[in-house]
Amino acid sequence: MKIASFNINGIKARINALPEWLDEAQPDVALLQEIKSVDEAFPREIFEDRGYIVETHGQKSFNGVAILSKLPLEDVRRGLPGDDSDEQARWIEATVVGETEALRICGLYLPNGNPVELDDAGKPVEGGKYAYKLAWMDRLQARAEELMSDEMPFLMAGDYNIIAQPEDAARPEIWEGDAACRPESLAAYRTLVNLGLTDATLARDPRPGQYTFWDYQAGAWNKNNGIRIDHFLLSPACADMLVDTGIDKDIRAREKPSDHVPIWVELKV
DNA sequence: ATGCCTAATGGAATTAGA
Repeated sequence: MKIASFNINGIKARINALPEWLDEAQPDVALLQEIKSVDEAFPREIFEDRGYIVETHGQKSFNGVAILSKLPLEDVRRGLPGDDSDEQARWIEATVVGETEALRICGLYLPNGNPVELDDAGKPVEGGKYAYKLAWMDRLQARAEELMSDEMPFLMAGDYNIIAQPEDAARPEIWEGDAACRPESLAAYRTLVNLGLTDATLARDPRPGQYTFWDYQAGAWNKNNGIRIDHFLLSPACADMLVDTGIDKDIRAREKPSDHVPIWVELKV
């Protein structure tokens, strides 16, 4: 089973590039982030015509996540638990039913968190974007702990907006102090991984320089000034199924690309 | 120079992204 994750940066803007990549890569499941669309406006037919089930969790203008699946989905849940007042559409999960086994798949768009606002004591300012990021990560931790205690293998994939190590940035010095790699962000990410999750990309290939994002500005792609912020985290049982991983970076050079590229895992399910 | 591009909204200039 091939499962991909792709921050498309707007479904309307990617209306050609996304189907083109799908036809080539042929993932069984694609987790999409930043669809930037309400559910009613999402162009489902384009994907249904290709044999995908379409489940969206959208909102107007920003954020929004979706699952495309050629395999049956059960128990679709929208929204990260833990804060009923949170309006932002950044989390969707479902059970994908394989031939022999079922797998819980979670698609996420973790808040960016910039600008980092701290008070005089160095605490994130309440109501600020950085505080929201850290609070969201606390809720992510809680959901991951719940999934860990269930017996079903699971994975959580998407745009984490976390640069987990200096090797994941072409120029780490640029990102010093950024919400993607501040100590609080990294501590929260480590706590999550330390539940026993496996970073699939690193597990298969620990070499530095495997980027998933290149800014539109200042010729970042041409200079290969990238960062790795899109991740697949696998539960122990899911990690046992890992066969292969990849980053489809070539599509970043095409017409009207997203600033992210797809990443994927092949699982023996 | 926290904004060198891009996207969404709404029909200009602002907000957001990372």
